[in-house]
This record gives sequence, C-alpha cells and structure tokens, in this order.
Amino acid sequence: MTAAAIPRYRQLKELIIRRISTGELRPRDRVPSENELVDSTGVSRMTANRALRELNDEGYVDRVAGVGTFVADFKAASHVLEVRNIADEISLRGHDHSANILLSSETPADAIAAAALHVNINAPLLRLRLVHMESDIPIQLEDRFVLPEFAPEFLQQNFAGITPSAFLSSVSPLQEAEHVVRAAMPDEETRNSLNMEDNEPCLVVTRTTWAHGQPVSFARLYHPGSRFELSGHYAPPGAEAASRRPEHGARQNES
Amino acid sequence: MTAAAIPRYRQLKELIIRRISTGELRPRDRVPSENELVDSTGVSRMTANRALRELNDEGYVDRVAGVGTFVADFKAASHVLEVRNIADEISLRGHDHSANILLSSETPADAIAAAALHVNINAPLLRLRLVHMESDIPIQLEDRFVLPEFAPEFLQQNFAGITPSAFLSSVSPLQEAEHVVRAAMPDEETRNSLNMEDNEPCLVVTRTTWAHGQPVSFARLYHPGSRFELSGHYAPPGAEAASRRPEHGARQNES
DNA sequence: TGCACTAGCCTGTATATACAACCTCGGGAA
DNA sequence: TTCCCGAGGTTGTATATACAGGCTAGTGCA
Repeated sequence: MTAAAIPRYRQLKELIIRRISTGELRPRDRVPSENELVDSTGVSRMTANRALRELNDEGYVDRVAGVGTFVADFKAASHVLEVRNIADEISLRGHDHSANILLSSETPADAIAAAALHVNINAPLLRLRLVHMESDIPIQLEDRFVLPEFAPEFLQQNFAGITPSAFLSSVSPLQEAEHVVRAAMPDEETRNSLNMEDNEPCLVVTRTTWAHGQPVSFARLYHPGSRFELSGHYAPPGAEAASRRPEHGARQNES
Repeated sequence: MTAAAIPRYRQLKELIIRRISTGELRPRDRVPSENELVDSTGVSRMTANRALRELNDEGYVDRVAGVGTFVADFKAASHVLEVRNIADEISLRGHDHSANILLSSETPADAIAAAALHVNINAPLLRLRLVHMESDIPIQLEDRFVLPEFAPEFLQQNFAGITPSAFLSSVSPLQEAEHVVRAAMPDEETRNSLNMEDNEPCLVVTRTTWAHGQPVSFARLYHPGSRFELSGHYAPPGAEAASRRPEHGARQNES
C-alpha cells in the first residue's frame, strides 16, 4: 500500500511534521503515543518508536519517559550561520585561492593569545600571518597562533596547498571550536594588507580551536567589509515534505 | 557487564568515536561492519545498526549500502554560528530588554525588499522599524518588512512583550531562514538611533524568512560594532566521551 | 480528610528474525 | 581474452517480543 520506496517510519515522520507545520498540532500539544500510532497506522511499535525518536533528535518534539511526546517549543530556535574554510568557500564560487605569507615564526604569546590558549604570557607559540586571495584579490588576513606541542611542524607546511585550519584538523580531527564575529575598523597594517578603502570596516572572526579538551590554536580572521559576507541557510531537518528551498547562491560583492 | 545504566548502543558509539579521535581510525578508513560488531561485542545486529546509523546521522561516518561504513572526511566540516533571538540573547546575559518603535506602517516595497520577498516593486508591505535596548542601551535597529497576507495583524502586536521574529514564528512554526552577515558603515539615521560613535562600523544581519516555501518576511538588523558580537560554539555531537568543553560565557563589550 | 500505594500508560532499550536492495569480486561461458 | 552473472557480504527496513524504569491518576486504607 501507500507510496512505493518511502520507508514507513519516514512517512510517519512526515505525517507528524505536516500536522505541526499546518498548525493542527501546536507547540506543547501532545503527539500520539507509540501505541496509538501502532493502532492508527498499523506499523509496529519499533517503527513508531523510530519515527518519534528521530523527530526528537531533530528537535521537532520533546519526549519524556513515562509521560508522552509533545510538540517542541520553537520560539527559542536559534538559526545558524556557516563558517566555512576560506579556501573551500572561494573554490565554491569558482575562483582561485592563493595565499601570501606575511610572517612565519616562533613568537612569545601576547596577552590575548595567552588567555585564549591557557598559557602564560610570553610562552612560545607558533605564529603565522597570511593573506588569502580570491583570484588575486585579498579577501582574508589570517593571524594565527598555534601551541607548539600540538603541531611542532606547523610552520614547515606548504600553505599554498593546504590552509592552516585544514592542516590542523588533519593533525587531530573532531576538534571543538568557538567563534566570535564582530565588526571593527582595521588598523593601518591590516587595511593595507587587504587593499581596503579608507573608512571601510572589517568583518572580524575570532576562532579558538580545541582538541582533546585543550585549546590548541587561536586565530583572528580579518575580512574587508565590502568584499566578504557570511551567509547561512537554515531549514528544519528531515522535512522533504513541503518547503521548496530558496536558492543559496554564494553572493559576493564584486568591487 | 561494563558500566551500569549506559545503553549498549551508546557504549558502541563512544568506542568508535574514541577510535576516531585518537587517530586509530583515520578518515576514509573502514569501520567494522554491523556483523563484525555483533561478533566482537556480542550485541545484536539491531543494536550495532543503531550505533552506526546514529554515527552516520551525526556526521562521524558515511555508510554506503552494499559496501560498508567509513570514517567521514572532516576537513570540509563547516562550523556554525548561532543567530539567536535578540530578546533571548539579552535576557541570557541577565539584562532587561525593551524596544522603541520608530515606524509602524504599511509602505510600498522598495527594490531590495521586493526582490527578497518575490513581490513587485511598490507592492504593499507591512513595515516596522524599532530599536532593541539592552538595559536602556541601544543594541539593535530592526528594519523589517512583512507580507500582509502572511500576518495581517502584524503591526497591531504589542512589541514590548514579544519580538517581531518571535511573533512571526508563532504564526507559522518551522520556518526556513537565510542569513547574511556583513560589516558596513551606518548611515546618519542609523548611527543616531543606535547612539554610535563617528567612524564606528555596524554588524549587519540580513534575514529572509520562509514559510511553506514562500518568503514571508525580510529584515535588516543593524548592531553597533563596539557593543555587539555573534558567537558560536561547535562541538562534535554525541561525544560525552572525552572533551571537556570550554566555558561558553556570553561575552559582551560594556561601553 | 489525607496519605500511601498500585494499576496502567508511557518511553527506552535489547534481541531475534526476516526480507530487500545494493555492491564487489571472482568464476565460468562465449 | 572478454563479458556476464551469481555468490556472498553489507546496509536498510520492518516486525514481534520482552523487560526496565518513569510518571500519573485513582483507589482504598487510616
């Protein structure tokens, strides 16, 4: 019966998502229990369980053992922005990525880097400053500190072929990261390195990377405000149902 | 056997995550098949299936029917930034949120709003401009357009008690959204509304919201660069294993 | 009236079994 | 030699069954 090739647990999920998105089921409403779904749709309890469990994992519903399943409260839903690898982002736009190294040396930690990496001020760190170019237009100034113990051979890499962040995640996958994004005016040196106009602001991304519970790298990424933007598309997961998605063109100002 | 109260599928997941994070299993390596896990750990195939399936959903591994399970390639992992509701963000910091309405009227669509909402220029739209205050300090200028058909009663809401975005998501949950973040200099009016210094840049978030496959609202959110930042913490999902997480303080510049 | 306890529902997990679809690889036929 | 096809391994789904543990409401006792 029913549609061919669409698994029953998925049909069940879409049925419930549809009832939520049309407003038939409202936040905090009770969702049919596993046994009620068994009776009303004829699936086995394990199949109903899988449908409801996945809806729970995806944030559509909240389940409480012994009580029931309820439509989640969406008002706190926070959307997300992607922070991609700069080289991937550039090649995604069909342009060429290259990098100019400005500085590559072992330097003592300044106050900010020391705090971020949980080391003492003046502790030795590996420092790399380079400008990422998109088809020969500077698009990002990366100023990065790395804990020497984590990747002693960091500065010896050929950063024409691999970005610093890609190299670090190849040293240890499954890193945690913390990002902060803000708008700020660049200093003289940054403005010149990025070929920026007077009075043009920077989009600054600060990233601290953790591996095995320890901070291992700290980076400040400066982007010209007129040539760079972060974008992100959020869609509720698992909903093949309705929702034609908006085309997600990687817009970029030409300048 | 083993630890009490930790489900076996979860123990299996953590076992495999540990093997990945220590480097014993490297990206593209083959992960033991379900039947191999059955033989080596004594669980049933359904339990092994659940462990591997969830690792697949969480992005740790890639599964191919008929072939096997392989450690995922993490180098393309894109991190995410959260864009929260401004009122939630403020109350999360323990401050008070209030809002000053600057404009509330039906206006014809300008070129940008018309393009974003897929309507003709000069089509009637509901427009709301308001300043969000954090303990009486202006923190966000929201300039929003809403499709009248979607929420005809939009302008009649009391936006002291509910933010425009929270109201819209109560009209229809499960919205899709597209965000763009950039740095730009404010115009005169914006700078005054937000009490900004001369030469201070704005962090500008542009958000288009979709419901049922149709764009329904378009907003530009201007934030003073010196008083606002976006932050996000990324941790690989499901890994209770190691990884002490960095404390995620909601930092904010004072001034 | 007030309280303790239990019956009954709910989710969470674990297993054995079954079948379908897919892919790879090697053996056998042309 | 080359091509086809099938055997065997792998994932994907579906079901029936079982037991544990949490929560609630209502019964019945004090």
